[in-house]
Amino acid sequence: MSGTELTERAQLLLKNLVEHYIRDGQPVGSRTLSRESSMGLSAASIRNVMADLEELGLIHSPHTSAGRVPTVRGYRLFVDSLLTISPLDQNTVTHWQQRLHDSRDPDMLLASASRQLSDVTSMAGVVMLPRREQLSLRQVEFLPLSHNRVLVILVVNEREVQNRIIHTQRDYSAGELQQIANYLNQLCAGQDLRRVRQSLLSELDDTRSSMNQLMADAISMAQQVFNEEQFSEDGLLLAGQTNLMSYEEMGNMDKLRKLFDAFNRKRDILQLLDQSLHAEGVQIFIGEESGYEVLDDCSVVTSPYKVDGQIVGVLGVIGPTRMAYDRVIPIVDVTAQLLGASLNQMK
Amino acid sequence: MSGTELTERAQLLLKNLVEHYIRDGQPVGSRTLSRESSMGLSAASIRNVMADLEELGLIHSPHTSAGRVPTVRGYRLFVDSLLTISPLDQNTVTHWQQRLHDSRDPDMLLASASRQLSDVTSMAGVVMLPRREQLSLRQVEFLPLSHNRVLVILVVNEREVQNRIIHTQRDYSAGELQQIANYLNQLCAGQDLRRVRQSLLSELDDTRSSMNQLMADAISMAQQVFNEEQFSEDGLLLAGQTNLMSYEEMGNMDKLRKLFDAFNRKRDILQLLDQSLHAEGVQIFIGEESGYEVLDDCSVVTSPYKVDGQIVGVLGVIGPTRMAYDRVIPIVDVTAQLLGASLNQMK
DNA sequence: TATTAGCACTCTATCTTGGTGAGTGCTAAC
DNA sequence: GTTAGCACTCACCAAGATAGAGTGCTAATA
Repeated sequence: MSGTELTERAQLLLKNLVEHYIRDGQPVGSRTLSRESSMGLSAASIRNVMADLEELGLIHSPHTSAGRVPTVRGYRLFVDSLLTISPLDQNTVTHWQQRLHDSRDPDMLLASASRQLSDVTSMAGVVMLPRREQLSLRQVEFLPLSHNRVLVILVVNEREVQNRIIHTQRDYSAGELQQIANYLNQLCAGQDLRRVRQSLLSELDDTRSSMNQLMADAISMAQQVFNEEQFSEDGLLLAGQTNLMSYEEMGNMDKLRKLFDAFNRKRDILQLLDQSLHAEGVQIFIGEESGYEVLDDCSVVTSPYKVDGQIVGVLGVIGPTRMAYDRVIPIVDVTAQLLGASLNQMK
Repeated sequence: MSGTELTERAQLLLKNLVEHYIRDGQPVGSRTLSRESSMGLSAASIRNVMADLEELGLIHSPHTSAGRVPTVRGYRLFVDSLLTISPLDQNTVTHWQQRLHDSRDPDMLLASASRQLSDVTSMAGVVMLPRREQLSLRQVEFLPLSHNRVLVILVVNEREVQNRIIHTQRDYSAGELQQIANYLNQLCAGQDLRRVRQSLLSELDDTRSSMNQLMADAISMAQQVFNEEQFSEDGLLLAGQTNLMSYEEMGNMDKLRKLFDAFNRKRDILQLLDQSLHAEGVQIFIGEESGYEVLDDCSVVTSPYKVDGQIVGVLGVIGPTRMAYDRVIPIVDVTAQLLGASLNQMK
């Protein structure tokens, strides 16, 4: 063993060991590996190599006589340079495509994708919703409510609807609100949300000088409506969380609870996915790599998905560190592509 | 022991036993009860009474020498006629009221109620949304989309908005849709959904003879929109499910998973709550009584809540059979009242 | 007659013990 | 460089042994 370089043989051995461990979930001993790895090495030789791997922190023994288990670094090396990806059966892929394509609207489509990820992998599926910034405003409607409150209905991106209630200085009549809506629609329709905010700002200067009170009111209402924060609401779809309960490595109720709490909070998960938002292709976070304590025993496999060649969101899968990466990676990969394609067609 | 009648003393004993068990979670022995129950009876006498209670199926021994545990029937008797309800501290009640009242809109209010139930009881909180039937239609808007699809926006009950996409025979212009909307608003605005459907039916006859194609289209669209099924979507708010993971009685991962799956499906839970929809006051389902296998180890405490003196929904709490009924019952009770009051004020 | 003390008994939980098997590191032989 | 051999370690399991909690029954008691 010379320095930090890894011989061909050591790599092959690690590969075998990790594959074996992923299959069985049991620490892998030298004997088993000698018998079942078809490397034509005796158990003793394998033990020597294992000692090297252990010294490099790639594998580790739970206790003195228990075989070896990959460490996070071991998984990392495995995933980065040893993994052989199993190709996907074309039939199943078209079947998935079909299923996604049955969705009526984008919301349902995203939910389907999430569910499908979880169904196919038997882990938790996760889809970050398309960034709101990329959505273009189609129409605004105002409806008067009692007590200085106005219901605002926003139609974005052809078919998504959001609504919120804003509080105004005084009551407005239906007619006034209609005027305001017309004005704003004329001003902003068809623009994406970033441009909408810009338009509002520049328009503010113009109206301020023209002294048209109603228009000024309109601007201030719109600013309330398009306020950055409100658009950054959860925006995360989860499915199949309960799948995770079937893995023994999730047997610790305390950790499991913390994990589920994180799922409900969504914030941490969302932040993690955010990191993949500007990555090209599949990304993998193994165990502690994610930086979130609740995910210490999990791996997360993500991929961004595109609309119009532009990355708009991220999807992925969360499961135990010991997962079949060779299967999961292509699944996440093609699901991202299929989702992007379907979203494109729906536009 | 005479027949199925229970002596005063036996009842008192059962009460003590259940209270004790609820506190400690350990099977209660005659010795402990003699020491700590202040009934002034020796262990031996208590054993005699216990034998009677066991024969009546009110308590039961997990094994020969393990003390007694209440059966479902035992809990039932306890809850029905032995329970002494701890009164609620007025301060905390007003505090809860405050918290609920901070909600901006009804959706948020209902979510708060659910969360509050779970926070206060450390169990799962559940709120069935107000029945859609009770909501009155305020306004309908149509927006044309591409490909024979129309986006429908429904404003009900002053501030709730629903939207759906319907598929039409042909494309309609914005003007046509405006006409249709005006017509429907005139016809239906202010009515509750049941009446809306009636109006549509009777109007159908009138227009059929008048041969106005656009109005006929309007009716058929509206029937698509007000189609019964679509309104009966999930309509259930859950909170604090993960609280349940902290009880040892939920240690069985398999059962726990089934329970969480039921939470996600929502259907079973909703059906159960439905049973309380026409009950007056707090209702309790202990263990198997609910009739749903996943809830075998749980008890469900529910109460309907009212708007305008009219029951519109049900809320409650789901937790282990061994829960502090004396505390939970008043909590569910007043939360229902507070929620009703807040909803009333928001109308 | 109702209550209670006493006693033999039962059953679980826990600890100990020893055996087994899987796996290891090291060394010497190939 | 590879491998067979060997002593050693450690988790796992089953089989007693023990202690503690609780029971049912009976006979004595108030």
